[in-house]
Amino acid sequence: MIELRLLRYFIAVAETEHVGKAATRLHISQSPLSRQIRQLEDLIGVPLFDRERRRIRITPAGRWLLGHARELVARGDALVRDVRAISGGDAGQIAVGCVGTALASGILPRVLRRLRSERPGVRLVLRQAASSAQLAQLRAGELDLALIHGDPRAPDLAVRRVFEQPYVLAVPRSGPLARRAIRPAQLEGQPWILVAPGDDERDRWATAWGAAGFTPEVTVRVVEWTSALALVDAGIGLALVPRSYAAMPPRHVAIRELPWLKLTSRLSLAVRRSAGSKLTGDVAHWIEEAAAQIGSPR
Amino acid sequence: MIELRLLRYFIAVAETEHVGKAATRLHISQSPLSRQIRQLEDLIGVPLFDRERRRIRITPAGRWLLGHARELVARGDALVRDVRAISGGDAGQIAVGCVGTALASGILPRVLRRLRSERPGVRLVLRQAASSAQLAQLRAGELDLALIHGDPRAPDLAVRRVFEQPYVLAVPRSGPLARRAIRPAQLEGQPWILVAPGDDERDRWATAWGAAGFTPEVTVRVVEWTSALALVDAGIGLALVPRSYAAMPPRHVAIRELPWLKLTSRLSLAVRRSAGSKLTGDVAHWIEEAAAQIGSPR
DNA sequence: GCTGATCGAGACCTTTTGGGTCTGAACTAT
DNA sequence: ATAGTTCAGACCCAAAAGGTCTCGATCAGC
Repeated sequence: MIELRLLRYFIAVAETEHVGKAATRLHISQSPLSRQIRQLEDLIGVPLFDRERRRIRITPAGRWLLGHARELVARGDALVRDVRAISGGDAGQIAVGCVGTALASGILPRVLRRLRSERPGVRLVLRQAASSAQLAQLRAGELDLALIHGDPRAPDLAVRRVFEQPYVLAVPRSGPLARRAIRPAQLEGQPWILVAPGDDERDRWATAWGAAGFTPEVTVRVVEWTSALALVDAGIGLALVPRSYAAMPPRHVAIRELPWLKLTSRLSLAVRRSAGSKLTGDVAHWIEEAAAQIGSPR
Repeated sequence: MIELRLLRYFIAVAETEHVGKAATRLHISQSPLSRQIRQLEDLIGVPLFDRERRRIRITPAGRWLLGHARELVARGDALVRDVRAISGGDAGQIAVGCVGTALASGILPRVLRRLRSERPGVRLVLRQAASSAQLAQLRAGELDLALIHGDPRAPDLAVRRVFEQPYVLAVPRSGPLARRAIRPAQLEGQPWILVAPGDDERDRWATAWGAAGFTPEVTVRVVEWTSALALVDAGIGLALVPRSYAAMPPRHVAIRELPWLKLTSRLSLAVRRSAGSKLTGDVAHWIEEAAAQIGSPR
C-alpha cells in the first residue's frame, strides 16, 4: 500500500536528483532516504531512478510519477486544510430554504450580508419554497435550514419560532377608513382581497375574523402580498398584510394598525435534530439574532 | 503530515460507523484502530466522530472528509497502477515526428496499426514536419522519436538509418522514354520537374546528375511528390520520385528504374541519447522492423 | 596516475510507532 | 439485576523509520 510519505520523499529526490540534498531538505539523513526510495521502487515494482556511476537519474516512468505524485501530495495537504475550514465553519456549503416573508421582513437579507462578510468561503444555496415543501426537503437532506410559516408540529425536526409580526390593514388613502381608528364593525361586508400564499395560513383567517366580530366580503384572491397592495392601491378593496410588507406602501394606500385583531404572521426556523455542521449552527444563531433585532426595534 | 493509511482507516470506520466491524474489514484489531482514528482527529484538529454513549457517529465535517478521502485513496491506488503500466509500455504517450515519406512508404502505417492493436492504452501524437524542425523538437523534448530524411550529423542524438529506396523516373506513358531502358544521355536537356520538399535533399540532386552525366532543364519546382506526378501526368516534363511514391502512378505516367543513378532516398530514425521510456524503445524497434520488411520484400 | 572529495548504498544500531491483548467503563436489551 | 456490546485506555511486542559509520566507485585537480 502506497503512502504519502514515500511520495514526499520521492518528490524531493526526483526534484534534486541528489539523495544527499533531498535528505537535507527533508530533515533526515541520507542513508534512510536512499532506503526509502528503494522501498518505493520495490513496492510499485518499477525502477524510478537509473543508478549510473555515482549519480542517480530519474527514469521516464519516474518523471511521469513525479507530476502525479506532486498533485496527490498537494491534494492531501489541501484535504487537511479544507476539512479544518469546514469544521470551523469558514468554508463549505449551506442550503437555506425560506418563505417570501423571511426576505421581505429583512431578516434573511441581514443574515446573508453577514455571511458574505464573515464567511466569504461559504457557498450559499437559497431556495424560496412553500413551508411544507421546505420541511420535506429538510428531511431529505436537501436543505440545512428552513425558514417557514407558523409553528408546525414536526417531532423529528427542531422548530423554533423566531419572528412574529401583526397583520395590518391596507386601505385606500382617500376612503373613510384612512382617517380614524378602525373598529371591527366597520369592516363587516367590506370588499376584501384575500392573500392565500399557499399553505398553513388559510384557516387562521376565518377564525381570526370570527373572533374579532366581522366577516368581510372576499372579492379577489391572490397569492402575493405585493399583488394585494397593488389592488388596494387601485381601490378594489381592503387587505390584511404582514407589517413588514407594509413598510413602503404604494401611493394611494394607507396602513392602519388593528390592535384588537389577534392574528399574527409567524416565522419559524427548522433544522434536523441530528448534529448539523458548525456552519449550520452559526447561521441558525444569526437568524435568531437578526429576527430579534428586527422584531424589537427600540 | 497526513498519510493514506489514516485515511483508509477513517474510511472504513466512517462507512460502518462501528470501530469493531471496520477493524475486521481492515484485518487489524479494534483497539489500535480506535487509536489511529483518534490520532487522525488530533492531526487535523477536527472531531470526525461524535462519541455519544457507546456509539460513534460521523460529524458533518467527517462526512465531507469521507467523500474526499475516498477520492484521494483511489487516486493513490490508480497512481501505482498507472506508473506500472507506463513503465511496462502498456500505457502513456509517445510523440512521433515524421516526414511524408515515412507515411507513403508504408513504414509508419504498419507501426501505427501494431501500436493500436498491441498497446491500446497508448496515446499517440503524430506530427509531420521537416527533418530539421523535427530534430529541434526532439531536443526540446517535444518529440520522442523522429523519422527524418538523410543521415544528419547530430552527435547529441542517436540517429540510425532505417530505410533506403532508389529514386525512379516518372515519364509520360505516351513518350519515347516509356519504351526501352533509359541511358543518361537521353535525359540531357529534358524538361524537368524538381521537387524540393524543403531540406537535406537539395544539393544531392546536382551531384547525382553530374555523376550520371546529364543535366536536365528544370522548368517547374514543386514541394510535393504527388504534385510532381500530376505534372508528369499532364505531360509537362519528367520527375525523379522515391519508389514508394510511384507504387500507384497516375494513368498517363510510366515508371522507369534507373540502375545507374546513384541517388537514394534515405529515412533515419532519431532519438535522444538519454534513456527513453520502454514505450519509446519498443516503438523505435518496431519502426526498424517494419522498415526492414518493406525494404526487402522477397 | 595519485590523492582527496563526493556520492550512493550497505551494515548495524536506536528510536518511534503501529498493532495485539487485556481490561474497564458506559450503555442496551432482556 | 444481568449478560452482552462497544469504545477506549494500559501495557507490551514487533516492525519499521531514522541515525551513524563505512565502503566502493567515481571524478576533479594536481
